[in-house]
Amino acid sequence: MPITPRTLKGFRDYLPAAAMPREWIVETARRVYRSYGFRPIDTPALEYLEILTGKGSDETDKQLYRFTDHGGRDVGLRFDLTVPLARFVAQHAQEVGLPFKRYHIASVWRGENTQAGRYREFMQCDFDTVGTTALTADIEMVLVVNDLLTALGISAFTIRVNHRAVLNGLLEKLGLAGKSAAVLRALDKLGKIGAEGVTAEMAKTAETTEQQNAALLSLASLQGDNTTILAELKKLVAGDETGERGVTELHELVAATAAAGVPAGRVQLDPSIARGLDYYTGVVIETQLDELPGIGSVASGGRYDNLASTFTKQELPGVGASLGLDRLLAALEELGRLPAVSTPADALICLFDADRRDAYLALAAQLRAAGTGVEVYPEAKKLGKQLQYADKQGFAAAVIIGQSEFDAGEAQVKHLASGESATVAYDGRDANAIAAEIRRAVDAAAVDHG
RNA sequence: GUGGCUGUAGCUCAGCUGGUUAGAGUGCCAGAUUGUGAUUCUGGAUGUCGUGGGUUCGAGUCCCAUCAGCCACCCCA
Repeated sequence: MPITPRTLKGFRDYLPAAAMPREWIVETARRVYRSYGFRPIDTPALEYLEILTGKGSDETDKQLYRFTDHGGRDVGLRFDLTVPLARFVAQHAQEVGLPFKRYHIASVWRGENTQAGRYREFMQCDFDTVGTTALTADIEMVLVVNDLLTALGISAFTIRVNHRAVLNGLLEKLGLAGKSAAVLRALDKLGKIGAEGVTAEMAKTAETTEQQNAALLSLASLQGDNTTILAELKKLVAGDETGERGVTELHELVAATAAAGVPAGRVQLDPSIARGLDYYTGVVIETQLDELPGIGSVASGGRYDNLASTFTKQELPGVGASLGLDRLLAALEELGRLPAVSTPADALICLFDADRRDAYLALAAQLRAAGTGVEVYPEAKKLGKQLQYADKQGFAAAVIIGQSEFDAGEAQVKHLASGESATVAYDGRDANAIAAEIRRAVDAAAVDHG
């Protein structure tokens, strides 16, 4: 009796058509991160349970995949890349040096309930700068997000920025400093449940008074251009040192990103952005696609004061963000913005004559050396079958060389999209003419796909 | 974790109040003088009706459980 092939809830297979755009995004993220000097690291998927639970809330504890390994150790699968980073830095700060800029693209696991775009195994693309409190790093975080989405071919997006110090400053003034987590979590839902919903939740979870609610909502509902919001924020937190510091930093960040060339309007102050996570202490950002606001933030992050307090006495402040790969992928697909890639190679070399196999493989080597990815059909099936395969796999071109071509010292390059064939010279050694013709087919196909 | 909706050929779905050998489109396979695909024509195969129990003379159709997907809450990427 065969075993039914199936996958666990929240875990997925990626077929080539899905894996290719995914890799494209990952490669783009990698390229952008590296262009800022972020360095790659990797850490084990499995950690000692105490590493993962040390800092986590009850919520993350519940979502944790945990078990006892064969040696009787309590272990768990990482549920984000931040905790492993904290452990990593506490363990290796001496070796890597500070400030430490790293990126980490890897899978994480959370045993929570699934939904569209929410899985139990998903990939995070984090980048962080650890070991400095300088606002430069916060500014850079915004620049990286801007560059990354731009590199992915997206132009209509808004990076919403807020500052925890501004929120905390107001909370201090209102005497709610001890209830910040509950209040912020409620405020974060403003866009979703509205002012009344937020009021109700705050009253319930943080026992806020009417005056407190009114003050908090007046802050979170602030709208307008950055200059207007900064002026209003300044008034609201006046007299509170924490809040004033936050406003100053927001002011500097807005100016700096503009100076660095981020288009006007793309960085938008939004006092309602709180981010539910407790550990944020400074700048927080969320990134919204203007054409698809409903999908939520596709890149989020912020500043934290002390990354690794559970692992070391050394204070390790930092700032970083994470790209929501799966969410972004879903969004790009919905917007029809995914590049139409279906095979990583550009052309298929038809294996016309089984006796000439080595000649075809030699041609493939020559084309690869010329920078053209090619696949050689493995067996001498009917030409029609081979072309059918080439078409189905989405190759831009098929290279056909049979007896008559070999005799004439030429090759046929068929453009699969148009059906037209070009005959180019090929003496068995110099494949540059073929490579050039394949390139033409690839370019033509790219134009077709917009 | 709580509540709701859904689950029929590879894919998208039809199958009225339970009744004989479960259908369509698309895809797939084969062929239309054996060196040219995707369009056309002809022919063909395909389903333990998610899985396991139960009710019934009889269940794709009703009940329960389970697995998986979707939606809301929660939380977040």
